[in-house]
Amino acid sequence: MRNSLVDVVAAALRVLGAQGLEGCSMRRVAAELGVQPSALYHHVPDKQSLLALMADDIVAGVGARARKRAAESREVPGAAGSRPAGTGSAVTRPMAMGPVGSDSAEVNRRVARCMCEELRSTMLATRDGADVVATAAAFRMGASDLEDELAELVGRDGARTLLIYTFGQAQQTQMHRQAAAFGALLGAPADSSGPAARADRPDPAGPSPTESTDGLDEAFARGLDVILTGLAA
Amino acid sequence: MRNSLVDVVAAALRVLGAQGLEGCSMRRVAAELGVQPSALYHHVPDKQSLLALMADDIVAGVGARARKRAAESREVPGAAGSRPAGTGSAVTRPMAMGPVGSDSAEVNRRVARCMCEELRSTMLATRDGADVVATAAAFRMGASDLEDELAELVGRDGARTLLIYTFGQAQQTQMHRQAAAFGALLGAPADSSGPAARADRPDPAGPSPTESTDGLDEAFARGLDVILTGLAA
DNA sequence: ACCTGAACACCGTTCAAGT
DNA sequence: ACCTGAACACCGTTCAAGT
Repeated sequence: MRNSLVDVVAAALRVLGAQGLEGCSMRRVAAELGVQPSALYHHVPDKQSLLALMADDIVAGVGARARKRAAESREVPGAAGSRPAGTGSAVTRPMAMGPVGSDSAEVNRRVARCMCEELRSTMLATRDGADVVATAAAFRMGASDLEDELAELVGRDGARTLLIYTFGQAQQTQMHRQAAAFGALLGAPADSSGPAARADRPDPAGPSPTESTDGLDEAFARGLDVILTGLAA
Repeated sequence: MRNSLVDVVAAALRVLGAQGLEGCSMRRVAAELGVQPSALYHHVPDKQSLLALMADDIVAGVGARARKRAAESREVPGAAGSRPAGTGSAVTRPMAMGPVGSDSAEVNRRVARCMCEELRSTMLATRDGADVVATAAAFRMGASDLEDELAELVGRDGARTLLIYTFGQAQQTQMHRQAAAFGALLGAPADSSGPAARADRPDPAGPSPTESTDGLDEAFARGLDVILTGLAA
């Protein structure tokens, strides 16, 4: 056997990283594999299915990483047990041991926050990742593992609201940064938050388009706060 | 002169309604106008620009309708002045005259709620409208009239959060309903909220895919509530 | 100003046929 | 099981040329 499904998905992810979603055609994925385009249809029924598999791959491990991060941040304040990130329901009722006055619902919201942050930064880490994941996720909204995990923490409505916001904000961030990167290639200022003061800024090897002075990370944090505050009421 | 830009946009919207976003190609729009594809490039630089113009057309009037609706709903409780929907800043500081205990911030949040509801139902009213508008809007996030109006009511962060949620939830609703409609054509149940009880439901001329038993409208209302509650804190 | 005709460089998908 | 070769029915966009 020459290629398996995982080879196809891996090749597709390589093309995505190199050419972006627009350049991620079936023909290019086939070329990456050194194979005729028609060969792909032995592994996958159509392009949409391939994109869904790519999305699954991109998003894999978000839950586990978020749980770990949440557990670590809980060690800092005052709790005792280190507790290696359990396999699932261990997190359903995490011990209420944060600062004084925190109940289990508040802890759950903190974990939910970690999951959204981890999801967003994971999507942002691969080129056009937010688009790929959001489209595939929207297709089976109400049937994803991540939504179920979030639902146990903040309820169904909370989970849906958080996910919709996280996907949308990530898509926006990625689109904005790719536009900025494109503009930077042309030597254009691309920012212009005000119609004044734009003279000689040499742009001395400024931050990469993946990690930003655009304030979108902070804006995401504030939006998350709004939603989590609303859920606490 | 044979066709103007508005003719092109109108034709494109007709094709969108008839064939959906997928079928809305430059070639089909040209055919709708009885013209060669290349002729379109005299009115529009590329397809993306045409889609942006279509989005503007779809979303036009949302602000005015929302203001009118908000004014009407304010008459019911106890306020006096009918005040025909002003042209702009008249709504910036609406009189605080709702039920007892309401301040101007609460009234502003109510108006913001109307705007999001109006925006959503407007997008849902045209085939694939949510996709068209959301994509175009994401492109100039931070530069749309609607965002500015919302920002005056609930602040910049509130406006962005509300818009991202409204776009995303509308896209999801529209995708879900189109899938349901497609499934219905095949005679499939398409719902299956649980793995039990699915015997003989004759589906007696059920609601159109535009107006729904799927609970997505109510889910939107609840998500909006969460965000607005968070903004009130 | 508005349009035609023809072309360029692509798409996703299908299908008989090979090994 | 995995792949080739060839085709089908499309795309968005460009460009000289017409009126």
